[in-house]
Amino acid sequence: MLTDQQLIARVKACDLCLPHLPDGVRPVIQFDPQARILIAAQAPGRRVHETGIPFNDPSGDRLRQWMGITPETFYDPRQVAILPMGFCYPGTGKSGDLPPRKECAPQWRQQLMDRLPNLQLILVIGQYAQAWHLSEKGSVTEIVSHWRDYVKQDQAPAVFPMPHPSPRNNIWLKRNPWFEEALVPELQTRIHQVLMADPSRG
DNA sequence: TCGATCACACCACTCTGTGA
DNA sequence: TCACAGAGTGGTGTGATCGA
Repeated sequence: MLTDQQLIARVKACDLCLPHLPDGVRPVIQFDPQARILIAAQAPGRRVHETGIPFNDPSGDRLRQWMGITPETFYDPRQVAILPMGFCYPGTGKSGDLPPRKECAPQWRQQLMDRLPNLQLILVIGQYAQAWHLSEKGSVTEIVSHWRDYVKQDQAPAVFPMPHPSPRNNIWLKRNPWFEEALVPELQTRIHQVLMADPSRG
């Protein structure tokens, strides 16, 4: 049985997808077993790959705005774990970034999820994360529009299906104004509750 | 300094292959 | 032949870059 540190070390040393990654391997995750909020994202972008800091881009700015938290809280692994579906930057295809590598989730995801016993909130971002976490095959719009079905008061962790916060995704947000009008305020309320309930604060 | 152009990074739709 | 899954492509607004 690996310790948490050993598992993280193995993840960070993983080169499973090396033959398929034009920019090489660089797993970018944020993980601590104490984390109460999980961000299940898609895959790192180019800038994140270069810096090694998750959501260190305009997508991250918007995500933090949606969550209503500061960068300090966002990058505190004891509060927030960040596990994309693919840990490394997959490179670009003919139209935007390639999807996360398939090898990553089966190899690592469940092992890491099993070591997050304190999770109270999961943000499931993008279609690949939604397929894995929610076992749903509908479109992002379809799944996110039923967010109330996943966010149940009496169930922990509460799950918020969300679109990707990339500025390039403004089209979706424009077409679906209910997301920022209804889901985001509820998300902020839940996050506030989770953080205020943290015994390590204060 | 301002306008034009291009790259970016997603979502959604369409096409193609495979299996029943 | 039909249904499903996966791959490929198109559409989109913003921001960065470059030239006038």
